Parts: sequence; C-alpha cells; structure tokens
Amino acid sequence: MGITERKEREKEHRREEIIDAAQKIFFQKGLLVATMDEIAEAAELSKGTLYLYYKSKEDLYLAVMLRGTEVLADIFGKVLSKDHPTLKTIANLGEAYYEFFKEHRNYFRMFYFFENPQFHKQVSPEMLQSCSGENQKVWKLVIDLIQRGIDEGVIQRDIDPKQAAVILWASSNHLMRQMDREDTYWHDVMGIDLEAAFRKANAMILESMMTEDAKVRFHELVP
Amino acid sequence: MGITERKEREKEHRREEIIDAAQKIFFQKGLLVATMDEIAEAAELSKGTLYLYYKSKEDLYLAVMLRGTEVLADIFGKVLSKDHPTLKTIANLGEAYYEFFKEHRNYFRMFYFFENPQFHKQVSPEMLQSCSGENQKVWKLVIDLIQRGIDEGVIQRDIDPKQAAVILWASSNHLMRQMDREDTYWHDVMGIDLEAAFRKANAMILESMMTEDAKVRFHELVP
DNA sequence: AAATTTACTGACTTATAGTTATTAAATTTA
DNA sequence: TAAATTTAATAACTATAAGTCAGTAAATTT
Repeated sequence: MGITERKEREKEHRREEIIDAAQKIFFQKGLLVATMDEIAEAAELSKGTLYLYYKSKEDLYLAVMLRGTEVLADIFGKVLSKDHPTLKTIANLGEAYYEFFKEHRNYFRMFYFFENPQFHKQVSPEMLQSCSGENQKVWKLVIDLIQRGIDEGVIQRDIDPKQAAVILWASSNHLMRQMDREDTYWHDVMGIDLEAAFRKANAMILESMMTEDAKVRFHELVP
Repeated sequence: MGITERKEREKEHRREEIIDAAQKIFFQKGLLVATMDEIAEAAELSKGTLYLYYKSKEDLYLAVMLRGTEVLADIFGKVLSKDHPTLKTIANLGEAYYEFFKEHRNYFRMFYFFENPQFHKQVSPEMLQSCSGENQKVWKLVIDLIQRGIDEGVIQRDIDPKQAAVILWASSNHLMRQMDREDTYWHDVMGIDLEAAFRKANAMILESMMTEDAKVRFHELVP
C-alpha cells in the first residue's frame, strides 16, 4: 500500500508546516496575543484546517515548544559527548543552558506557560504526555551524570542525584527568568547582576555537593 | 470639605469591594478562565463600573496580587521581629516563605503571571509601579538581614547581599512552583521529594555563605 | 464510470474584553 | 428651594477571536 504511506508522509509534512507557521507567529506575539487566524494565514491554510491537525491553540503552542525541548536536549547531548571530567561537565551543562537561554530565547519563553497549572488544564492529555516524555530525556541526562560523579567519588555519597538535579535546575531556571524581564528592573532598580548571580549560585551548589577531595582538584582545574 | 472626603472614602471602599469580588473569582478560576462579567456579578455591579475603577482585567488581577504581596511582607516582618541569631532568622525566612506557599496558595499562584514578560505588556505602568514598590519592601528586609550577617561576621565578607538574596529566593521560588503542579509528576514519575529538595537547597546555599567560624556554631544550634 | 473517502474551506456560533450613550442620584449654585 | 451641574453607575453595544460544521472538490477505490 504505497498510497497510504505517501499520504501519511504528506500529513506529517503538513503538520510540520503548521508548526512552522505557528512558531513564526508565537515567536512574534506570544501565546496570548497571537491568533489562530494569523497562524492560518501564515500557513496558507484555513483556520478550520488547523483544528484538523491540532485540538486547540494551546496544543499547537506545545507542539512548537516541543521543538525547543529537542534543541535543548541536543545541546546537552553535545556537552555530554565531550570527554571532560564529571564535575567540569556538570558546570558545562549550566553554561550550556545559559547559552540556550541567550541563543534560543523564544523557545525559552515558551517554557513559562508549561509550568503554570492553569495552562495545564487547557491542554490535551496526549500533548502533555509528549512534552513530559521529551522533558524526562533531558532530566535523565543530568541525573545520570550526577550519579556518575558519586560513583567516581567526586560527589558526596549522601547526595540524592535527582534532588541535586532539581536544585541546580530550579536555581538556574528562575534566575534566567528574571534576566528575561525586558525592563532593566533588576540591574537598574535593585543593582543586581543576574548573570553573576547565576554563576555564583551554580558554583555554590556544586561546591556543596563535592567531596572534600574533589574540591582541591576542581579548584586547580577551574580557579 | 467633608463631602469630598466622604466621597473619597466611599470610592476607596468600592475599590476594595471590587477587589474582594475579583479575588473570589480569580481564586476559583485563575486569570485566563475568570471573566469580567463574573466578577461584576460577584461585586453586584455592572461590568462597565469595573472599568471606572480598573483599566483592564490584568490591572484588576494585579490589584488582588498586591494583597498577596502585603500578606507575605507581614509574615516576613513577624519573623524578623523575633530576636533570633541572624543565620537562624535567614533559615526561618525560608520556612516562612514555605508557610506562605502552603497557607496562601492562591496568592502564590498569582505571582506566576507577574514574571511573564508577555503579561507585563498588558498592564498599566502605574499598577506595575505599585507592585514593584511593594515587592522592593520585601527584598529590602532580606537584603538588610544578610548585610547584618556580614557585619556580625557570620556571613563571608565577599558575599554580595543582593546577590545572595536573589539566589535564595530563585531557588526557593522555583522549587515551590514545581510543588504547585497539581499532578503528582515529580513524586510519582520522577521520584523526587520536592519539600526535601527545598530544605536541602536552602541549607546548601546558606552553608556556602557562612564563615567557617559560624558553621561550627550554627550546627550546634541547628543539627 | 460510479461510489466513497480524504483534505480542506469559510461562513457561522459563541464567548468575552472593553466602550459609550444614557440615566438617576447627589451636590452645588443662584 | 429650585434649577444647573457633577458624579456614579448602567446596559446595550462593538470588536475580536476561538472553535464548529455543513459543504465541496479532488483523489482513490470499487
């Protein structure tokens, strides 16, 4: 049945074209201001067709966001593929996330809504599932790395790798959120250099996790 | 001019009544699902009247959120008024924020939108100003406390109090956000105890800030 | 060649934020 | 105190945008 397969391919292609159009509009205007009519026009399709491919505006938004998650997973994958010492690699992951933040700001911004429980309710369970799955891949990378550090004796035995991962991530993520506020509130009003705070936070947390032995060697490596 | 004053009072009272109604609806439904018609009905006023008092739905939302900020400021104020050692007080502030999270979840959830740059654009500059002002009060409390720790010699001299405050806050805040996800994702799927992670993160960061001298004494106090 | 399925359309429905012309009561002025 | 003015509030209206559905034309199958 070659026809069925071709049709399947064409359908998938159309799905991607719709995501292309949605990405363009969502990047420009954000979830709240973008309209399905605009996206339809950008996709050179009628609005009705969009709803044949995606259940709602929110689902379509997540389809675009998923691409962002994949980009991040790729970046993390590259960092891990380099054969650096474990502690250095953990530090590099933090820097890589910061790179992602600077280079793919539009994707980073899409993550905002995903954490809002209110938004969760407006999304199909299937799409939520997909997002959680892709998310977990990234988590697994970090958790496994920290476990490796424990096995090698450079991270303290009483550290829970999952807990450590979530702490590193929470701190990094929220500080970048603050950097993303377009006004210059933090710098001008509060006199805070958030980039410096981000690095300091990661350094503090990483240091708290290391074994005494590793601290000495790490500071020779990264002064 | 007693009449002018009475009218002023009545106007202020009406503003509060509108916030009461808005709070009820926003707590129930959240920003996106709540409607101005519902709020008007709850306030026993017409929708048009709401717009005589607040410029937009978003402004009204922030008016409710401001109450939450005031509640948090009060809670922090009470912690600070107790005459505990500085390091203990910093730790207590973290616990107090966690109490706020548990006891005033609805207010906590309102903070989500305030950090979204997209949302910022839909709000009047005056309201944004008010929120920033109230916000800064809370920040000042924490920053001054950390500075006191430095002056007393229990926190390292090279710590920037503002930076330390923003790090503590970012980590706490984001971990609570994760806890707030109504699904049991973190616990059931990832096997992470976020409450434990929250305490561990605060302990790590606080420990990284202390002087060697203080560490010994602090661990006698809080084992 | 007729019947059926598929992909798509665009006009329609519904919902809701925000506006405005109008009204009634309170207050001021003469 | 009666007319004029100001104030507070209304309710009907407009505009916009998400989502639906009956209809169509092309591709595919019988």
